[in-house]
Amino acid sequence: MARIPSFFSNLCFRQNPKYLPAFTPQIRNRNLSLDQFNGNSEELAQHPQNANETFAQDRIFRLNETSRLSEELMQNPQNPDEKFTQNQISSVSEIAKEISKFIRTQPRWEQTLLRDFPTLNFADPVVYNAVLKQQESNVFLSLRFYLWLRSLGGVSFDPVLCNVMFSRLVEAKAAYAAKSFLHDTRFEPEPQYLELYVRCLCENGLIDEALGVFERLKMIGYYASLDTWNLALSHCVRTSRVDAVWRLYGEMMECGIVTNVDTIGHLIRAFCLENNVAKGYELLQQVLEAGHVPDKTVFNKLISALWKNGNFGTVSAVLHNMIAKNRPPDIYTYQEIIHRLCKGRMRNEGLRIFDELKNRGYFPDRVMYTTMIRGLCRNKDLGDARKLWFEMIQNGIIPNEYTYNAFIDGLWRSGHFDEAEKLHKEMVDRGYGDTTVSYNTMINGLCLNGKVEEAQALFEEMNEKGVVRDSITYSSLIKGFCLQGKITEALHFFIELRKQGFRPSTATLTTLIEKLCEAGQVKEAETLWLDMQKSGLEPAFRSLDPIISGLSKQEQFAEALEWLGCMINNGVRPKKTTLERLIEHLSLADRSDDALYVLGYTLRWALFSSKAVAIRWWINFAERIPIT
DNA sequence: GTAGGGTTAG
Repeated sequence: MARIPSFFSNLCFRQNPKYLPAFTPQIRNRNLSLDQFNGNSEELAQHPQNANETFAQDRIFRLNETSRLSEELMQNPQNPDEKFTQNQISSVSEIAKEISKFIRTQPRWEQTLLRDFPTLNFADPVVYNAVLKQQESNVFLSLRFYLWLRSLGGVSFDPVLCNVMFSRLVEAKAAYAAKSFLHDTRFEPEPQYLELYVRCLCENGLIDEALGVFERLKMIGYYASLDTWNLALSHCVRTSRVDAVWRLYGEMMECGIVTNVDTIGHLIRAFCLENNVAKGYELLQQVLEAGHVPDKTVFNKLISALWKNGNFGTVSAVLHNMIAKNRPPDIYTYQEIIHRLCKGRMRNEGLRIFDELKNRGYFPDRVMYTTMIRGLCRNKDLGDARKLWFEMIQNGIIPNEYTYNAFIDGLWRSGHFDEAEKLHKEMVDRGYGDTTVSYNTMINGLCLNGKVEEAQALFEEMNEKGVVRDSITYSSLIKGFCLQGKITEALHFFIELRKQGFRPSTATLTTLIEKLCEAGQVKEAETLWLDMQKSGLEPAFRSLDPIISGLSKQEQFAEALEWLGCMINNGVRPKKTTLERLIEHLSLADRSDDALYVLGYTLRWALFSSKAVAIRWWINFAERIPIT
């Protein structure tokens, strides 16, 4: 049996392998003669059990006609079209329509097509071209038909047809299918289709493949249009592939492509992505001086990057540039500014700008309201958050998943259980309840408020509803159980988190270690710390504080001092209380040498930071040290 | 003519 290309079988037969086409011996003899055809038709006439006899007869007549046309065509391959009258061509297209309808409506057409059209020569280019033409609206069906023909074996496809098939795939933006098609057929597409292929690959995020095709185009000496280069650059930027941006730009230069302001815009964005904001800003100045103004997105990204770097002065300069160059800041610009202000504890400033915008006649959209509500919630300013919530609804903006979660999170953080639960119910009713984030928000909120059992119930519900749990789901529960002092349960969920292949956050580890030490399970805490380090998770040296304190309490001084050394050697200062406790226990246990050693370190550090503090501690500790 | 922007832990 002819091999069916794997991706094709995946495409069509994944659900039911029995759909694989079965080939009858008849198929191998593809060029059926008219005699055979007539024989079949007679047979059909003699056995009228066919449910739709008239239809069958009619079809047989038309098949007969097409087959004859095909044969004529085979005999005159030089210029087939001229041999056909308009009438004959319309017959071919009619039979193609017939077949098209058949393969559209019969899911298992591969199995029955040859049986139902026994005398048709599918290998005839006129026939298959006509059928493929009928499939224009359904590129996958067309591909399926094409591959079915190939699977019959012996059918040779001309590059023209391959190009047609390939161009349809790339026009339908079916990047993966086009890629497999190219791999399977190994034909050399025409450069203009390769250019379309590049675009299609980029749009599907297959940047590396696109780079490969650019390479191929370069080898055959074909230059893609500036538009295509820019499109590729834009997708590289969107997918944060800065390396690809520079590679592409290098090739553009090599090919002598004349760039435009869009190209420069992408480069500025690339500079922002690699946190080389100064360079990005410099490039903006250059392009502005040359009299070109990039897209607003470029300005917005630059503002965002500058803000991240704390270059507020330059942010202001860019805003002024925007106004001067007739690209006034838009809703995205202001949203970015408010977002940054709210993130960076300048929430009052954020609210001021938000109000100012409204006063100047801007209508904040849902994203802006969400951002502001979230900022206010994080500021524990629930009154203003609630005010905005109702204002937004009054303005006709219906809260979505983001808005609900932001506000519900705020309600939980301020301990407004009832309102949080009520709003959550409303959100569920609106169909926003079944997402990981909405579950996480609720689980985290319940945990923060000591309702860890209810949180666990939601955790189970996620499984029932098929909502994916992520590391945040587990982290929230672990923290919840730790807050309740339920270390066994916390450890259970920690093990689950690891089993699922998630990396616990430093904070989760710190909490767990702290709680283990508090419960007197210092050994377990040590093991956990070491295990995490072994698996490359870099637990915080800060979380050694509770371990040292715990060991001091248990009078395991050698280990406590060893951990202390580890902390100091890694440049992390132990907490005051850790040192105090260690010195205290050391002196109580008559280990004055060690106590003095730790004290010496404490003082050296204390002197370094503040003389007054050092003296106070010296007096404090000196009193407790027994002089022998 | 269009897209771009915002959620949960720490």
